[in-house]
Amino acid sequence: MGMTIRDVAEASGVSTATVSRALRGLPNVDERTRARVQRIAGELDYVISPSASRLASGRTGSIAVVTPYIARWFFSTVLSGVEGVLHTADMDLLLTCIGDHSNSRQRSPVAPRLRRRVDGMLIIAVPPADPQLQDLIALDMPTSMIGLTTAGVPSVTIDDVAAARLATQHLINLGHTRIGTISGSPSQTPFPAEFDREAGFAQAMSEANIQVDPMLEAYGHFSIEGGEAAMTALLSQVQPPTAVFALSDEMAFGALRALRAHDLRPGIDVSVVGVDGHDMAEYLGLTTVVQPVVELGRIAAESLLAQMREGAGQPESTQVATQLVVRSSTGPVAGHRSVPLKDAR
Amino acid sequence: MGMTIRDVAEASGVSTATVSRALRGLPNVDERTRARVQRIAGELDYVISPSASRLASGRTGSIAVVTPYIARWFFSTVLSGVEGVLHTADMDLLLTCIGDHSNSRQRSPVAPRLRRRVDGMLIIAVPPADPQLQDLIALDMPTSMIGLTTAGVPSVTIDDVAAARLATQHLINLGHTRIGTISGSPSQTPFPAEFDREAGFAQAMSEANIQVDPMLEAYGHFSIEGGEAAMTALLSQVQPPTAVFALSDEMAFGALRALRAHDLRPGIDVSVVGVDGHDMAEYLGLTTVVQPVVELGRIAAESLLAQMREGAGQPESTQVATQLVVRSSTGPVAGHRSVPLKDAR
DNA sequence: TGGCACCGAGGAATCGGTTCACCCAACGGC
DNA sequence: GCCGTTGGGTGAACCGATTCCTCGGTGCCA
Repeated sequence: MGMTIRDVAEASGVSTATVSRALRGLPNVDERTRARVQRIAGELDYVISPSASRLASGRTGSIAVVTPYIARWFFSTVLSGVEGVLHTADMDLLLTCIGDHSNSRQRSPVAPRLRRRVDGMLIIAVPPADPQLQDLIALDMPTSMIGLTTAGVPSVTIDDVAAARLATQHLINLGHTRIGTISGSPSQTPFPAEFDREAGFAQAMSEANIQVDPMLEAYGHFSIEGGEAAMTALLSQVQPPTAVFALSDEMAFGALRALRAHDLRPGIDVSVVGVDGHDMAEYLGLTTVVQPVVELGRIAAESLLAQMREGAGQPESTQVATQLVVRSSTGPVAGHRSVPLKDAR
Repeated sequence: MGMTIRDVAEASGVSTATVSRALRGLPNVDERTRARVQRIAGELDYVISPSASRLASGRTGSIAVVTPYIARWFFSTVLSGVEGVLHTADMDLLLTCIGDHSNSRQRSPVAPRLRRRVDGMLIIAVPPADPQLQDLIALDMPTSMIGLTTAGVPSVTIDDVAAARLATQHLINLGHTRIGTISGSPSQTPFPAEFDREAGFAQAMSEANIQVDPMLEAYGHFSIEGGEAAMTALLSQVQPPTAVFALSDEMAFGALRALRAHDLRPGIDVSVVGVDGHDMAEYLGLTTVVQPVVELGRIAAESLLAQMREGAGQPESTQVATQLVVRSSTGPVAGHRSVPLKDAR
């Protein structure tokens, strides 16, 4: 059944060492010999045994992807970018879900499971406060992070401060001054980018000399339902906002729904802008700052592979450009002429 | 650096054979000895080398998940169910994307990459006509399929015929008789469930003695845009349908959008029903037949593990129940009193 | 023409567990 | 008191590559 390298060696009249070299494209093999070995290996339907190869070489040829969620849009989209790169690089992709904080105690911790098992890992947007994160970093293997930065570990992200500024400035340019925000939650483990996006908002506001009204801060817990509740709360204010900046598209979706429930028209009665570039944003007409999510995964994977090839030369981090995409959910404040200048980018 | 089983053996004064048995919970080890070995292994921070273990035992302890898409809702959701089970079973999950037909030639074929590398595989809704599918099955290893059936291979699906009937009957009960369909495409590689869902629709119609009007069949290619175009085409008919059955939720989303563009109200002017139970269906108020997608993955994974444990005993296939969830996108035909009888299930 | 570098190739140690065949001591039954 | 059984444990032969070291031969340069 299982052909071994020895069978191939005997059949081609060379040693196993030569077969190994020939099949892996290493030098010091006559091209005629190589061709013959390859042909015979093919005829014998020989496939190399990864286990043996790994044991002997010490390399596993696989990369772990660690993520808090699998089915959520951002994560699965990043994952698809990663998979493409690893596939062409002929690397195995070991998928591990770290689980979110709440149910993580039922799950066995992932760090120990990864030791001696993979050559490197990609960590997708794990909340910085997750206790498992430290254990992962302590494994001290080639790593690249996505949507998350940690000192000393290369990462690929967007400039979240800039993205939030872009979104906010867009609202300001449309003449809005009473601008509400829907962010995660004051107490809970923050989403990695939460802090930066809040900072970007604050920057844009202060640059435009607009006072931030603490009454216009609502918490949406990065979910549709949360966003809806937050927007509902904002609308019940004595002086409701004319525009809202949601820290994520999903919360913005919830906000749109709340508007509809109140018979308010997005982009006319109240403007809503998000950040992310969620798949459904176009469908829902949501103005948002899109980040190239597939690209994020792709770049991180490439960078990890490079890091593994060239040794831990440069732990450099990459920031990818974002883009404001204006749709129907934002519009000029009532009685204002829009000044569509700074929107481009 | 790397502790080996030998180090542990010496430190605990037993043989490597005993350490191996002790650490893996095998019998024929004194409980006191086992405890000591475990303690010492812990102190030495010993982790077993999977490569060596695999080579020696012949088992890889990993399962491949083969899927045509990663980022699409159905696939990533199934995947999350699968991951949960494999995680608790302490199995490695090797993710491989087969790619869809169009760009699959750029990707290296997946079947050869899986040989000798995994103990079993899970195949998610690969189109039956995909040429790679045969190669995968030919690998002849423990396999379980999700959303796809093939003779001789255990699978987990919903009853697509019944699901489509459920959806169609719902429309019929609401008094609709001019019912359009949005299906995939007549020529292209069909989505696995496409045929069955069409059959279910036809059944329900003939059971109700309603003639199917071939003019009311449109093709939406299982995408939002496709669904939108299809609905637009249907609306341009001389006698447009009063209700539409979309073979997937995503196409139904597109249909809803087309309605909005024509200033028609879903559920009032035109009813739309889908199948899938997509995440966004609730948000969009889409009536749909939901399938428990996470559960699908979970069951398939469990069944695969059982199959591997008990040998290829029974290649039994499972069908999971679906449920009609009525929302605002469907309503009685103008001038009809609804008869909400057969809707329950 | 002698020496040297290099190419193609083989031998064999090694990677780190698993498991089979065996062994010894203690124990129970008759 | 003897023998068969059983529980705990050992030794060593694998598993199937990789890779270091060695070696003969050839071509090139001095």
